[in-house]
Amino acid sequence: MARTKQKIDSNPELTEAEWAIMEIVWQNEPCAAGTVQEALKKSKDWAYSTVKTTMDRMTDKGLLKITKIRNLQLFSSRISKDDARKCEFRKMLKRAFDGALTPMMQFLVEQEELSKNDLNQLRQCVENARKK
Amino acid sequence: MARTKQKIDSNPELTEAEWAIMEIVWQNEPCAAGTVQEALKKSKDWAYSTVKTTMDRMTDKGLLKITKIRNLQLFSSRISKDDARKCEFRKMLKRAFDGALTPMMQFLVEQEELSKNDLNQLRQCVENARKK
DNA sequence: TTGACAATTCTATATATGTCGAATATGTTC
DNA sequence: GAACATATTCGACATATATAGAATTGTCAA
Repeated sequence: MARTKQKIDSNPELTEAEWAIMEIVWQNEPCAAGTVQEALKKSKDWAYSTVKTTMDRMTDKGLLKITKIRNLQLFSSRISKDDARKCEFRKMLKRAFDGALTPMMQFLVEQEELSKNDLNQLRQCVENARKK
Repeated sequence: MARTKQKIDSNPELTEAEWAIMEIVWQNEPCAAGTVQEALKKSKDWAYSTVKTTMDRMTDKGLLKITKIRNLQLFSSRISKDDARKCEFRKMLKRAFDGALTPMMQFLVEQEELSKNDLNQLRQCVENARKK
């Protein structure tokens, strides 16, 4: 299949596997598929071809791009981690909280078991933001 | 396919379609597939059989349960909205923020996803929680 | 009791994803 | 240049999801 260039997607939904791969790419780009496979050895027991196929598909989707050096393909990201994070966060917010932040916060405080430490950090975070 | 009873899953990952259906069920349970389909008319243009097939699968997965009255099946939820929310939130946190709350908050604040109003509400939330 | 109607069951297609082996091509080293 | 190590390409299969038409069955009212 041709690795046709896609337009950049600023709203990139990533699957579980794609997240795992992107993390490595963000840390090491540009990097080869073999590098990614090795880096994932402990957490994911994927064959080289599994990783490569997935990365090729990600290239098709516009998540990665390829630069060739001789017969070696080096992959780099076409989306930023911040964009991926934003997208993931928004998806969660939309699905589970009708897109509204406040209910999510309420829920967090009420339902999630926040440690004292979490709460302190949260408070600090908020205070900092308010001072801007 | 038999609608075999599944054990209750307290960590229920929902797809987009499943979220849409669950929302209606939570609001109307116990309710028939037709009711769900009609309630979703505006937002999703799904045929009755689409909704029904999906709900049957959800029953297989243990997300819904069926009570039969004569030849009418009434669906109810087997998972709470809070559990679904928690799961969705945790999934996002795990994927995008390595499971840690503080970086997520940091991100939120930095990306200016928060309005002044959001910040105020959040501060109140945190204060309340700290007083407990 | 016989239609009409509604609900259920069954079957089927398309697409995305996870998974990987085998065949092939390329580069490296003696 | 022959042998070896990598890397790439290609094709394949399984499963999950989205989607919905067709066939069947059950219920009720005339």
